[in-house]
Amino acid sequence: MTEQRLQARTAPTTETALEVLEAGIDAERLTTIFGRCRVEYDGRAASSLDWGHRLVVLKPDGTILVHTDSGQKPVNWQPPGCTHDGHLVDGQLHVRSVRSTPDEELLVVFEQVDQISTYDGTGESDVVVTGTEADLRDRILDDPDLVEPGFEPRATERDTSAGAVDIYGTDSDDSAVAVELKRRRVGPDAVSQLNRYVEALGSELHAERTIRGILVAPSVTDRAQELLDRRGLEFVSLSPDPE
Amino acid sequence: MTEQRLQARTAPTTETALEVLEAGIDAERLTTIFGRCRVEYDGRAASSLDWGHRLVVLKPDGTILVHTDSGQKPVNWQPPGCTHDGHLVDGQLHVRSVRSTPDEELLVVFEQVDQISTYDGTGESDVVVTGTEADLRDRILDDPDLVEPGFEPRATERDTSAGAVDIYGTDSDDSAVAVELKRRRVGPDAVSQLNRYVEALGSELHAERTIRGILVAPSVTDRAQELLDRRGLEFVSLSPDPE
DNA sequence: CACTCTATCTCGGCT
DNA sequence: AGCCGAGGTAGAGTG
Repeated sequence: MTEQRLQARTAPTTETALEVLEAGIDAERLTTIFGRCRVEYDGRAASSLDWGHRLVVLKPDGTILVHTDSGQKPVNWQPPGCTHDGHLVDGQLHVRSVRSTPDEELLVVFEQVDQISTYDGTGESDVVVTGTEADLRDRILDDPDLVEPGFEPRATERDTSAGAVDIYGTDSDDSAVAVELKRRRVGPDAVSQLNRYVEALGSELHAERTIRGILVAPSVTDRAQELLDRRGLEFVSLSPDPE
Repeated sequence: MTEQRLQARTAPTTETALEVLEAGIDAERLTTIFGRCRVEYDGRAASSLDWGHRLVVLKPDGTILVHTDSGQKPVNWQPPGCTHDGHLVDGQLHVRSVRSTPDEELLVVFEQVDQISTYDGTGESDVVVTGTEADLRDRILDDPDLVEPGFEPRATERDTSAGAVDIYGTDSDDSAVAVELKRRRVGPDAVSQLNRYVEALGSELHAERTIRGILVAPSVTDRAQELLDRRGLEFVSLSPDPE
């Protein structure tokens, strides 16, 4: 039998839809189903979705997505690692996706299947992203003066009891400096994060040693700035990309 | 012309694919394209994705998703509110999606289209989710003793200079209590969040008044527990769903 | 629009 | 498997 890259049936009987679905699951193909369905989910949370015309996507890695005609996020889903299977119940196509740890189950009941397609997609795909926190870190390691003149990075991801400091180093007075990096404008959470690291360093280094905390990000919100001031922490404006 | 719920072409010419795409965009239909494509993105970050066989989904609200055969998240996307359009360039189908604030652009170049389908999906869909933080809050408001005997909620989302406290109330000694709710097991970030609220209340209420902070969640990590101890904050184990 | 916070967050890295 | 933090987080709510 010839393996076509794409197999599709428009307005199939439920029996045909089930055949195509099972063949797609067996052959580890990317599968889409257009149809009128309802969805039940139970797991970390629980949800119920009433009848409607939607797009369901099944992936060979065990992902299932239920998309309506709006929103970037699927209205219901199951993450990679799930087991998919289809059944006919009262003439309706049931698509079930289950996993354990945690126990989760998603059931899609199709009243009507308008189209089912299976596709031999490309596996590995290496998307190259720039403008990340790693780019910001590399920018600083290349030119530490961007933080402040005399700053000398000593370690990245330096461990403390509160977690890893993005960049740990010293200033021109040889004081310890903890630098927390954010690729975009930050709110209070980032300040708290930096503060946890500075506190942890304070109880782990020699007590008399000064520890400075510097938040490096393109900008901060007002509330984050207040929190920086209150904590005696500093802010340096810097973006991942040289502008 | 009859409006079919589903329109599809398998192995179309690029010209036909463009026609179907433009008709789908015009008619605000959910559109899927299977084909071999590459993707360029530039906006908040930037990325490049090499050639591969993928599924592209366009929604009438301006969302576009590029899915490979693995992963729950699209490998590239554009959020709702974008403007889509298609063009033929050197015989290849280009699908472009742009928006402003922030300026972002996504370009999908198809070397080959294996199938294009447009679908009249259902608009509004009211998914009912349970097991959320709101359920946990309601559980406590129904029976405040779940936090501790004598706890009396006074306000939800009570504003402070550091943000809104999930539940603000008093204990049996009439001390102020700030309760932070989490629907699942929490790490250090939730403790810092609670701590910010407790500190803010400390500087906003009468200075001599005791302010307790209680984190309510199913469980906490070791590091979060250490942080709770260090900050003098408390933890009460409770789930959104009565088990 | 910006800010804040939740989420069945997802994802990757590390232990 | 759990913990931790990044993310083009998305999405909701509010000012």
